[in-house]
Amino acid sequence: MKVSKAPKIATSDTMPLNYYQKEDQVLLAVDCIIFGFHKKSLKVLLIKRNFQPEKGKWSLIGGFLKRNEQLDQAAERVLSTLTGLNNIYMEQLYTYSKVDRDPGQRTISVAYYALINVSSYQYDGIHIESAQWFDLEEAPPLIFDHNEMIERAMARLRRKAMTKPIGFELLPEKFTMRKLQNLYESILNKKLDKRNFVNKIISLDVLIKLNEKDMTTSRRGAFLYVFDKEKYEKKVEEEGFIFKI
Amino acid sequence: MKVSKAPKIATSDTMPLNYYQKEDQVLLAVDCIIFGFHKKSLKVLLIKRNFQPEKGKWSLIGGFLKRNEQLDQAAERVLSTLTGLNNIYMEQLYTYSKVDRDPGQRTISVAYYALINVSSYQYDGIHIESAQWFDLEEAPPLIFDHNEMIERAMARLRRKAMTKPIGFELLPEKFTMRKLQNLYESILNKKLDKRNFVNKIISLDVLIKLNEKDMTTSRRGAFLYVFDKEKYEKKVEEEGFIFKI
DNA sequence: TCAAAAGTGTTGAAGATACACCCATGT
DNA sequence: ACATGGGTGTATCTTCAACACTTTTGA
Repeated sequence: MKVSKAPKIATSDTMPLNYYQKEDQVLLAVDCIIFGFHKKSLKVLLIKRNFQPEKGKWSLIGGFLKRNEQLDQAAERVLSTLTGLNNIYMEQLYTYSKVDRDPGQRTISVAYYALINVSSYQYDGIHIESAQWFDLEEAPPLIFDHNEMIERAMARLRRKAMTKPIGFELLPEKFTMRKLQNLYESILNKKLDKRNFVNKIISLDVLIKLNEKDMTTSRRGAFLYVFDKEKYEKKVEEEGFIFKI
Repeated sequence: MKVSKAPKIATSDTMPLNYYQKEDQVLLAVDCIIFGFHKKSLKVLLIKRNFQPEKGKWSLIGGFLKRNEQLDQAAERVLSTLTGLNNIYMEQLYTYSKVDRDPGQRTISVAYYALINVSSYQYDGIHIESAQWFDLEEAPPLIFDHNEMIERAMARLRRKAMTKPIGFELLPEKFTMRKLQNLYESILNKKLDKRNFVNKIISLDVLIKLNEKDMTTSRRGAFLYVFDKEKYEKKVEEEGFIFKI
């Protein structure tokens, strides 16, 4: 390593406004990894391209950033346009910029991931517009660097779900302990001990047990819970509580 | 929430190549948060703008993405141009896209953070080109959203240094236990117990103790250590070892 | 009456934390 | 001889992991 005087060019971003005119412009896209949870497994929503180029291949949903919006808005717009869903948990993931990643034109893509809670209706009904849910292990090869995006999103989801209660975004408002455990088993991709899981969750003290049972999966029925968001946030604020599973 | 058929526009990114021509283009910048460690405290390297707009204000170093490079390369170029340093640990942090973040022109900025180990020479010598090291708590107000970038970088560094041995990037090759502890105290922003720290570090078994002492900080001298990168990587590969401090 | 899922506690091991004194050396 | 930072071990507490049987009820 050596140290040298910095040439003038180092300060090019600090030039007066008109200087910017000389710089290269690029297309900025957003692509969304949409996670859902259905019947004990984590799913990702993909669409099939039915035109050239890459016709017939599967892809994440995406779109281009417009001049008057910021990336979060673009991602929400793209998601809402495809699925009709609003107020979805979304988070920026990573920006992909390989020079030839899109053979059409130099395009940089900012990946977002979204967690949505799919009702059975949505799960079956989503087939409109050649969109389809895939089990994560069974996702097909995708265009460009989209498989890489899913990999990174999955890694992020794993890490994040261990320390922040984002997992609940993937469940309906009321859920059984078993559902919650299934979800975490999907995210972590391993079996958990039922007793240890319940003990841990209960000791976190951020769930409310309802006087209501889900009778669809057993004769005996299983109690339903809801996540107590206010309680969680108060704990974080007052005691620096960290959600840790 | 409602579900509706997706309008045609949802698939705009999958159109044939010439379709892209209609989309808005933007400027893409990279900004680098450069961390260093000197005399028991974490520092960040800033430069002073000496021209309009925002003349006289402090700023991160940055530059624009060129047509034929990817973001990682742009970030390396920017860093190397200012500091003359190469082969530096860098990582993409986040992409900032508020519509008015840069009053000059619509600019999206991808922030990177870098960890460099500053020798005393570099620490004092860096004053060239109006660059200066700041203690993190004493960083001045910066242009645009640069303070926000530093906040996020700091949060990332904290998290990352707890689970990956990236902290070592901030130290010279040979270092004393005390230096390492000081570093972690800076990153975590709290005092650590000397005995517990040493016990933990030693039990990780990824340091090599040298037969060499640093005589600059005490009469007795303190043993020097080096990080054993190969051993660390072998452990990760063979036993799924996770660096955990 | 039985099949199928729900529910429930204890023990041992490992890891984290708290804590205080002697050592080596240059001045 | 003393001042300064270097170096070391143990006891307690908390957290995690392993583990199996009883309950409910519809068919």
